[in-house]
Amino acid sequence: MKPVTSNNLKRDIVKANFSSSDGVELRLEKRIGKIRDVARETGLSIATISRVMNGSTKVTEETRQRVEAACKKLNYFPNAAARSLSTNKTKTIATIIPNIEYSIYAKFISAIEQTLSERQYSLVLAISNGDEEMEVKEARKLLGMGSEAFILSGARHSRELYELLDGRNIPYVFTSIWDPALSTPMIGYDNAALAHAALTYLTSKGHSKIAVVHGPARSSDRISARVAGARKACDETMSVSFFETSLDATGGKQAVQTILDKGIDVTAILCLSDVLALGAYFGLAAAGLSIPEDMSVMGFDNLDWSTEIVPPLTTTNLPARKMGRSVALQLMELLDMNRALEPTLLEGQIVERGSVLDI
Amino acid sequence: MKPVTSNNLKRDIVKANFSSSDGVELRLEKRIGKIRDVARETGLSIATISRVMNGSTKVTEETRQRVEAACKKLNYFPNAAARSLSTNKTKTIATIIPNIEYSIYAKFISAIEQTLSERQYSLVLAISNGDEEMEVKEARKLLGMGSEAFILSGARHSRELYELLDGRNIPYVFTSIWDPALSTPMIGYDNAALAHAALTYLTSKGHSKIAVVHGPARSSDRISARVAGARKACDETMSVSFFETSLDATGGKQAVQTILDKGIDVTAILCLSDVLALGAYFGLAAAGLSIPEDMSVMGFDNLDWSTEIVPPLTTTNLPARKMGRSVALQLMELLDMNRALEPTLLEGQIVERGSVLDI
DNA sequence: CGAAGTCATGTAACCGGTTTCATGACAAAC
DNA sequence: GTTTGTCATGAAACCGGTTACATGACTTCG
Repeated sequence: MKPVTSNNLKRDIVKANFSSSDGVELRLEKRIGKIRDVARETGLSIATISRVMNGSTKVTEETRQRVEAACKKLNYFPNAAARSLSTNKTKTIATIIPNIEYSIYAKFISAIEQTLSERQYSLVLAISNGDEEMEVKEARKLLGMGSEAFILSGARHSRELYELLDGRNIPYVFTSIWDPALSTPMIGYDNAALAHAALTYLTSKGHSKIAVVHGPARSSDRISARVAGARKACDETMSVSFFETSLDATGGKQAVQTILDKGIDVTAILCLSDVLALGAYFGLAAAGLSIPEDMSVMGFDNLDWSTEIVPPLTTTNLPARKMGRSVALQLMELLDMNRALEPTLLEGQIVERGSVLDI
Repeated sequence: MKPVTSNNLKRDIVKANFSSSDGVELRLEKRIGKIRDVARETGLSIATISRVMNGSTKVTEETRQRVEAACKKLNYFPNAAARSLSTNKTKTIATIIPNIEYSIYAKFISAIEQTLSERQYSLVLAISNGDEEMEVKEARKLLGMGSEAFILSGARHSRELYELLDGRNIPYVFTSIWDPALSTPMIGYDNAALAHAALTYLTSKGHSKIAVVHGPARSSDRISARVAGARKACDETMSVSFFETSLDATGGKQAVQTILDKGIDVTAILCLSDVLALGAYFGLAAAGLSIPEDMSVMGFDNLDWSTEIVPPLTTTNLPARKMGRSVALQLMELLDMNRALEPTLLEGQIVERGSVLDI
């Protein structure tokens, strides 16, 4: 009545094709050791093998060695899916970022990955391009592959994403922002306050006619918070104008050209991202203007090259690495020991260098 | 005799802790729908539910809708581990890169991720810091979580890594390089040929006294290939000196300072990475020298800002995005349809802009 | 010397899906 | 009116681990 198929071998055989220049060379099938094989080889039960693989103490040293030898001999490696089906853990954390090419995100990601690795966690990465719909699609995919927690950028996300995550009870954290009004755990810095401080710094240096250059505010709450912060730092004695442009060197350069072409009277340009400042340097160089004599420039991010550029860029340091490390650590603690996430406000600071003139 | 534990509910309950500022707010347990629940809800068998979830055609339209409604109602989502245990597929591809902060890798990774996403594959990322031991450790972790294929940078890896991958019959690809002598599948560009072309280009512009600035050659075969290629382009009529430095703007700047301090007589500096060229611009600016009148500079990578810098940087375009897309595509074809990997040599090209003087 | 305790190991239930094969209803063909 | 075929659905084996509980050997102690 019950057809005992049990044609195990078929399943055990793995084939893969590799090719050389033109021909196709077939790797011969190779059986991958399973826990049963190790059990058979050693004459022990699979439970004991499992104990050895998981470092349980309830195993004789002699047994452990016998098992380890057999594992090596059979090339055994526990199957991830089986293990996580049993334990209900995947040790996988998902991160969705809008863009990886802005180097500030690269730093962040790099810190996350390295921290996760310390405890054998893996990072799955998705890029949303700042598009909410795309973000949900990616999240669905990442959930589908078993991500246990999500690291999100900013606090502006589609309702669908929250439903997805909340519905499955997946913990998530907002990063790169700080908003005490929100109840979702956050680990980041206060864009508004830092931008406010930057503008105030320029004021303290005697600048009152300032251009603020920033990336697309609609696409990101981090940018819009910076803009809002800078706006708040303005008073009626100052004349501050805002320029929205693309978030790259080209954008920064174009903004400067616009400012110059329109003859807007400013003594300083506050770029709300370092790449924009880089572009601004280029734009000013193209116009034959020198920094800071003819125009002061201030950045935001503190990217690596900002010390080296001539003149060295005065900017605001953002704790991207620290943030990555902190999110990763906290999420692992939550997953492993059920320790609550602690909203963390990281500090940024103005780094005074040579691109702002004291007038 | 057999204790029927079957305390399913315990396992079904998921708890997660979130916290607000100081208190600990416990999310109430929430049962996550399983395929059995959907079966019960609809009165169908789990097999049918599975068919619906996988888009099998052998289901009545009416049944499909009933199931879909139930899924929504129960918030059902197939369990990744269970599925991959059955199908022996994880739809996960691992990439190990030495560093993500060099923006050329960021481009590459970004292309990989976006391409994988098109077919619901996920990218797990690890960073080796150019360290072979670290790389093996990361690979072990990535394997342990079920990666089905590996994307590696360059061709220089530890024997242990190969044993690991070959032993489990996991396909892998070398990227960012091209070496016809190797039999491992490769998708990349010919660093040596491109560097050769770059130096030849400078020669064609009348330069015979040239400084070549490059990153740590020992740590990367991509860099050493470039150096070798540049070396090969030298002949006895020329005087070419090589400078090894750190792979960042600081390194480029320092190299220029060394060249200037030592009074080395060159008319052009070939930087084998654009970040180095950026540093070189800074170094020359600091010394009050102008490009290209006092010194020609050539880069390698064609990063975004290279069009905007003043003067625009003459460099070699590297097909990082195309490479990422191609690897991702080929690996998915291999995994899904067993289509053989096709070693692919992508073309780079010299981009003439304004940083090299024709003398 | 027997009872109780300790400890390494084994047995088997269980995780949540996929998939093969069986089944039975209904349609088409003869 | 059988026979044959088609097709949606169901039953159950299976994927490869983990782990609660059982077991039995060996200590320890009164």
